[in-house]
Amino acid sequence: MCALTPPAPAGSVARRIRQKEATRDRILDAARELFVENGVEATTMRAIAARIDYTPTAIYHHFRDKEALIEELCYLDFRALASALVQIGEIPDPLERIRRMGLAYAEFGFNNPSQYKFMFMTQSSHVPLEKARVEKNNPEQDAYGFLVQTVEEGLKKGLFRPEFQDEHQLAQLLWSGLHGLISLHIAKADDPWIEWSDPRATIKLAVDVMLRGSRRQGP
Amino acid sequence: MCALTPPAPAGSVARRIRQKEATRDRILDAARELFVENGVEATTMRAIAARIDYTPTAIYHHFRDKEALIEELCYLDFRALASALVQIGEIPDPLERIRRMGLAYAEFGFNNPSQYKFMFMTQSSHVPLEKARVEKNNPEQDAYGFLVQTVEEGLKKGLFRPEFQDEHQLAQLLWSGLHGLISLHIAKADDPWIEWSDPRATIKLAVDVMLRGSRRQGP
DNA sequence: ACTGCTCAGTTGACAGCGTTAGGTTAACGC
DNA sequence: GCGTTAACCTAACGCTGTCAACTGAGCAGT
Repeated sequence: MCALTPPAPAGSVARRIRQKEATRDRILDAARELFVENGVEATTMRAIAARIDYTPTAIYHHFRDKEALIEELCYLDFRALASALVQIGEIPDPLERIRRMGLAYAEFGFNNPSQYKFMFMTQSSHVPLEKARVEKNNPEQDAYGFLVQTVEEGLKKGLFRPEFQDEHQLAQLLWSGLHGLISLHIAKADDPWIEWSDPRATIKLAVDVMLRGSRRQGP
Repeated sequence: MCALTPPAPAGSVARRIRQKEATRDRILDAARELFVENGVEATTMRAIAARIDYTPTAIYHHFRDKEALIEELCYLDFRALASALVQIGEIPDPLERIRRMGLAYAEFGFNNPSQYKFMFMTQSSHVPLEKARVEKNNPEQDAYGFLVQTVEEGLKKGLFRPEFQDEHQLAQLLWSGLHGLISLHIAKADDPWIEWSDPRATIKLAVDVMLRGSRRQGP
């Protein structure tokens, strides 16, 4: 099979496919840039198309609609986040692993505010965002599942206080503690009403506070 | 001065003003209903006008634009939140007061998801949301200021661990811990990806976790 | 070499959006 | 009555996301 079709069997048809994927990627790149620059809502299909010298309708040959385009970018970002987290998966102590995951997660949020916003700060509308694409419980793709697994490991080892029984509940508690800070900072960083402290310093404190408040005996 | 203009001096002009405010209130009511029903973005000026049998342009005699209309509703909700929180301001122990404030805050969020969303989950765009209307540091109007004051009181009494020095930082930490849970639940409650625990139970745990993790000696 | 098909991309349009210039009309002070 | 004010309407503007219909290049089969 391999031998029969050595390097480039269907030379021309393969090139057509490659070219189609190339323009698809150009659309994604342009959309990402504009989303980051101006926000998702303020970015129009016409603007995306203009940036790569196409007509707006050309985008519809690659994506069903604007939402599908956004979803594709989300999917890519979910994978990026998960693979960033899985890299620190080697640490044996679950608590320390959670601590490091928290810091990496926050770093991702602060460095990619636009992606973070449409990953976690907008309704996943009708179609559940991840269901279709990300493989659940595969740590390489499902960051939330990875956190739940780590929490579960800590629960089994008896590292947490007795009132914590459900790994999902504790995972959600830890996750949302960080999410609150990240999302508030993204949404309200420019608001002079609140005198924002350095968010990365606050994140470090928050991770420690939550771990100290949830683990069994406090040093 | 008062004597010269007894009960209703400009009887007719007063009625005109009253009528104008009445339609203004009808616009606000209709807008709030539609925002809650369908979300802010999906609600059009035309739909708001239709609900009270006006043309869309009539709204522009009462509000500069759609954003000003949203802002007005936000302002009203900020006051409602603050006055809900200030009612529990009598509790002498700052830590217990923070605990109760947290629960009341979360309750407000769960009960008013639509308002919560455009109070805390969207960019305050150009005009800083509260600056113009809410009186800073008046607990009746400024819920954040009220929290900062309470935290400051706790700091002065030495109730918190030594690494906490800045009342703003600690207030932001506590606030965002709850905000994360509330906002995630509002944005992603329908997402089957995550098996959500009962949010109110998780909130209770989260408040305790954060207080236990930040106060001086843990019982 | 001709025919016919596929399909990435374009043209031109649609309905709906927020918003506005200008007109109408009722109620006001004089 | 008269002129003024202002709440409300009519008609339109430019913009959006989206789509039906078309174009034209490159492919397969004969």
